[in-house]
Amino acid sequence: MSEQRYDPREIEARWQAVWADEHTWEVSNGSQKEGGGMRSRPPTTTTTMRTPRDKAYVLEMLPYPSGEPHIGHLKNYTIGDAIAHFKRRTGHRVLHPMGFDAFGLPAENNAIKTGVHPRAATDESIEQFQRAFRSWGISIDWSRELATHEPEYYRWTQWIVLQLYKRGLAYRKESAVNWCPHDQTVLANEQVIDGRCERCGHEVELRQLEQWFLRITDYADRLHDDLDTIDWPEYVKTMQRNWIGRSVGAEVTFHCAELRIDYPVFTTRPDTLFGATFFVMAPEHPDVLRLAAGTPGEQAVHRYVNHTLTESAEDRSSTDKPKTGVFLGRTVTNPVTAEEIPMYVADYVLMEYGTGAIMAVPAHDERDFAFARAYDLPIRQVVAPKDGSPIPADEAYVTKDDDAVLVNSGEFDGLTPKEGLERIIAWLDREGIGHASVNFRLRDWLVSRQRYWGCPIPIVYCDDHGMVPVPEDQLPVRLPDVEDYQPKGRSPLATAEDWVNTTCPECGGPARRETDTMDTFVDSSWYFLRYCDARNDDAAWDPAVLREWMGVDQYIGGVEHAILHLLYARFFVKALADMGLLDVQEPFDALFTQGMILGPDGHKMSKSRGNVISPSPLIEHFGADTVRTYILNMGPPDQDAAWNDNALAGAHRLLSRLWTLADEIAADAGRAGSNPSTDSESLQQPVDPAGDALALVRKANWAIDRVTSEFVGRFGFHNSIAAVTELVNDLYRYPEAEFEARKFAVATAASLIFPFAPHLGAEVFESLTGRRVWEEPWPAADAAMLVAETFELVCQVNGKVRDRVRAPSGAGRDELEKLALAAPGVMQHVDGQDVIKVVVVPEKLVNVVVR
RNA sequence: GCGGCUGUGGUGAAAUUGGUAGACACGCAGCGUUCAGGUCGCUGUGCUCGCAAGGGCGUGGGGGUUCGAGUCCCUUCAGCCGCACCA
Repeated sequence: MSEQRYDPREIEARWQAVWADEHTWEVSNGSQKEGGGMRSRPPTTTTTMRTPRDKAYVLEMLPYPSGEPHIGHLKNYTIGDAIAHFKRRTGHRVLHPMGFDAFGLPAENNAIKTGVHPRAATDESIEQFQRAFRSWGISIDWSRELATHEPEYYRWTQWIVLQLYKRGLAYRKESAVNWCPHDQTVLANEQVIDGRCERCGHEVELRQLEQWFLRITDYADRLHDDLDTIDWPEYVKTMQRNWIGRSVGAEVTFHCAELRIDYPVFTTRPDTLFGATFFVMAPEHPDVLRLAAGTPGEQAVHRYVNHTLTESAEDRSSTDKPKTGVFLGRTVTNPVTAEEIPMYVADYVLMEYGTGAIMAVPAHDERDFAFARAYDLPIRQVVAPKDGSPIPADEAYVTKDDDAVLVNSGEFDGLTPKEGLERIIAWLDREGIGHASVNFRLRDWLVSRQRYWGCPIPIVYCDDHGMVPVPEDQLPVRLPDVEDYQPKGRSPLATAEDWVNTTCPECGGPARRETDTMDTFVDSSWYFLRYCDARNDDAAWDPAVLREWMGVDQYIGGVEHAILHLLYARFFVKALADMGLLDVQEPFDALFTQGMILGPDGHKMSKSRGNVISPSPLIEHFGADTVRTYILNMGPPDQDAAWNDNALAGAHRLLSRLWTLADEIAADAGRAGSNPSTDSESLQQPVDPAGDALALVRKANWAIDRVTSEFVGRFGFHNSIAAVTELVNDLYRYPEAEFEARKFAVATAASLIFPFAPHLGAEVFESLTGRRVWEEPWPAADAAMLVAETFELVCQVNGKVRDRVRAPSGAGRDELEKLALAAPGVMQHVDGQDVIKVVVVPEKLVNVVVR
């Protein structure tokens, strides 16, 4: 037994230095742009260089640099790194870059508290992240590093926004927007959770403000439909579909004869039009007060509207709240029945969806039913079960099924709801009072923020020329320094007078700069494009280079971005594709969402709970390989899992045992006079092994098969590690096996563990073969070694296992049946009963059915 | 309420197409090594009856299909996540 011990500190430092010095993980932009200032590896043989290889773009969501990285980052990058290594060793040119999402509120809030410039705090944090990533051994192409707060980056963020502006996809508009009184800024719809700011938790207010929007709604249909083309977790797609909220139906015009005004409404149930017995408008509808003017109920309408507008979004949107509303004193005409139906204002109708007004069909809509009950309005049934059974009296009958038919609907009686819907839409079309229509819940993306630490919006305002985009050759509009970051309801940039006052690009006259900055989600909506051509100073990217790398083959990140970032990035890609700037329709072909690491107590880690596990002391003590291996061994990586120090020690034990095996083999080789570290032959499987050696070689091939299947499958790396563990356990079980077989098995274990524990994998593989494991092709299982000459035949009687016997592989059905019937356990349980049937599954089992 | 997902030992979990339930790890118990151990190695470990050999029961509950069900179907319960007056 050797006196040496596994010393991750020394091993990891050595390999990290090799990878940094040799720029091992850097990849060039291939044929399109040779060189181009890119550091590239010294040319090897030209023949291999010319061989075209498939590309693989493996990407983890870029981190927001705040303080030190946490354990969740380590998990994210460990998963991505394993995939990147596997792709490299299976013949791909792998793009695996890293950058930083550097603008954002936390750095700015910190600046308000401490006076430290957000740039200083951010840059310091970025350095900590860079150090951490190197100490974790993540195989990153650092030559493409970017940070969104650098002018070299945000210059192009501004350029993209100007392209959107040119095409009418970026616009400025006054509207009721979400305002967070704590963060003193507006928020996108996506950033409001249950009426509260997703950052600070304060209740948001609605304010009428002029703001910048991106026209994401133009892409609602494509964002919805193209989800079918990408390999994402189903639940993420569902969340996006729900958020986009596509509803198919019709727009129907209701006419108010008294005031001669048309009111279109959106409905998903035009088939129930004959049952529309009243009409409801949202309190914010601009015509509400005008309609009520001069009616007896005018004062009541005023009171109701004022009351609703002061109510918080949270209170108003509670579903179990009783329905309230007020009669507007007017009527509209139901276009199919020609009846005059009363108009109401009620807060259950939302101004921001559809047209802000609805036709109410109380018999077949729960909300309308509740309202009709409360205000004693007529309820007319227009859909009935086909079999003539009555509908429930105390709830709305909501069905579109084929076992129902329209009633009380004139010429449409007897049709199913589906047929009725089509026929009524056709009729509305002919009459010119309606048409088929699709509605979306998705709103345009509000991107302006009244905050300092963000990308300036490249627009100036001129008295004569109005809104003028900054010419592209004057980009970037640099973020100026300011004295006071404190938000005061307008952007802190407004205080930078020298910066704000500028000249109009059109006329040279005095003009003022836009002082709002952009939502940081704009920055991160295109960073994956910039990685492809990160050092390009002439353009955001060369489309030819994008053609080479996009789309991202595997994206890895947290679920928290299921809607925001992932939807915005998809929108950007589609808009840029429409401009001819890139060729793909989707940014991320496959998505993997990792689960959270919970504290040892099973709760989400938080300072207040005191259950935070910090990576750096663990790395210090156990080494990066151990922590990485443990994190992947915790369970399926898409699942949440609680931290467990004992299990971490278990991962360390595995690596330590593997290292010890390699150390022993090196010692054995020394005794035998062959020095393995100068043997630079590729790893060879021993020829015709027997006995223990054969068992080891078989196990090694089984492990290859098992580990590989997880990479092409569901990324269940805990199973991969379990397979390597079994191989290592067997090496301890057969200590007397022939030297070549042991060496092969240990080197295979090292090769297979490399994507998870790269330093140890490289160390052990090199000590046994003299070769660099990352330059070796991924091992292929020898099919001949995956089957043994005999197998354990499971013998069942009536489905219960009664015996197991050895049977030769490839044995025929008759032979297996004979073996099973002769097995003592089977004979005992058959015991004279009639054998009705014998089921034989070759290579597996025999089931004897008796009565 | 609607939509999605998940229920397997003391714990995290595994189980190609329906074919040996519990691989691997943690924990626990025992043995050995060690001056010592938060070390290393080995053995055992679903529950239950039994000294043992050997039975019986077991994948949230109930039912079904099948020679055979953790896996498929129906039903029910529990938990997690998302959406939540979206017409």
